[in-house]
Amino acid sequence: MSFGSKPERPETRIQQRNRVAIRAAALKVFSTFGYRGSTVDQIATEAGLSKPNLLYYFPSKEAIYRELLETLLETWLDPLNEMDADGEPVEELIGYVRRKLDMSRNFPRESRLFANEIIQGAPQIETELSGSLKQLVDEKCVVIRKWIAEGKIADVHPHHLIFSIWSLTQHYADFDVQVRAVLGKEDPFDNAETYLTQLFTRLLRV
Amino acid sequence: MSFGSKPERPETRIQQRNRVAIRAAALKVFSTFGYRGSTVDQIATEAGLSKPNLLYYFPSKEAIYRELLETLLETWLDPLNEMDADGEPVEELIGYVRRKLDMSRNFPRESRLFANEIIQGAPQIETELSGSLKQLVDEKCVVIRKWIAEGKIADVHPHHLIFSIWSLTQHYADFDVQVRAVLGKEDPFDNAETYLTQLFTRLLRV
DNA sequence: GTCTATAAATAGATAGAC
DNA sequence: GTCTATCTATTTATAGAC
Repeated sequence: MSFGSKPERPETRIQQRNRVAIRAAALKVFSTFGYRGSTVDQIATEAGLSKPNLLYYFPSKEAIYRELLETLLETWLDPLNEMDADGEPVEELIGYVRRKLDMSRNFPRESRLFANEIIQGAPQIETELSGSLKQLVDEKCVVIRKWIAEGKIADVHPHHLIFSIWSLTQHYADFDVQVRAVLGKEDPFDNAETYLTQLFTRLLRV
Repeated sequence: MSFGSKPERPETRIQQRNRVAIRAAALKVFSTFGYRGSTVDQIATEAGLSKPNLLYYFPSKEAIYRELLETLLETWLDPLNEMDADGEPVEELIGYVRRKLDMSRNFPRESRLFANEIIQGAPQIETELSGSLKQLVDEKCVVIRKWIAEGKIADVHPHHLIFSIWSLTQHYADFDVQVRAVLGKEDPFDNAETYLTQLFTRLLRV
């Protein structure tokens, strides 16, 4: 069945399935070995395809990586976006901490993908860091300063407050191996939320 | 001048200089690209040597990496080792935070070397993580629990307290690019120490 | 000790059959 | 769409001259 004369055909089911499989495989491999440490062959095998077959869907290794990174960047900033200037300040900030911790729990690979990229100097997302990311953070810092001025939360450095939320929550995804090695049998996330809630409550309450 | 008949000759000045240069170059390259993303050629060039010449000093790429990692592991745990069970608890813990932050400021490459290794699953130092590292941390957690029982600091989860010190301080080294991109002109370390001191004071005081 | 040359393996990407 | 075969470049490591 042909629908119209449009030259751009819609994706077949098999194409969709393969693209999804490739993205999932690429996330797994890139998040573990970083861009340079990963090979197209690894990704193809992980996706259940041959190397040339994978390259039928994506033009190059870099293309897969870039698409993955840019697609995930939006999702990654959602939790911060959701922080509401009109909500109850301490609740809003602790809610943000919770959402970030949930991301570490449910999407550790995505976290490690970004961690690898940034530790290695962020060659692919430098622009976004000092562009859209900085802009979003700066906006939220205005809100935090307002909360401080209104006496709703303690007087802390807004940017460093946000850095501390990032580092504390992402640590459980990025350094998962270390955390689990040190904890032994205890599950990290069993007590992380309680600890972080306690920490930010004590830090922020006036 | 020959001293005795010992077959193992001491290193010449030139050998010492080259070994030092190789270690420095390897630290720079490995900390930026991770083990798999780094090449011997890069390290050799950075050290001002040819590739075969570098391999005259070290048998393989892995040998350089392993030596580097194991040598630095001790140094890396010094700040925690120095924490004194008989000192004033809040001071001791905040002192530990300060020393870790100083490491991030003065040895960011070492921090990123470990970060890369651990994010990528710690294939080379798994044993140390659940061995000597876990042991040291567990010992210090006993001390922390004692301080809590004595009412000297607030009741917090000892392991997560240590994780939070690691993540908050190392973040400034590992995610340096992101931190600077977001802060703009402001130097991260200008306010990090004040912020972290404030954070841990509020968290720990009874 | 340091170099050139090179072996051997691997990696990214393409050609062309089916 | 997927495969085999292959090209080209890169990478680890070694051989052997100087």
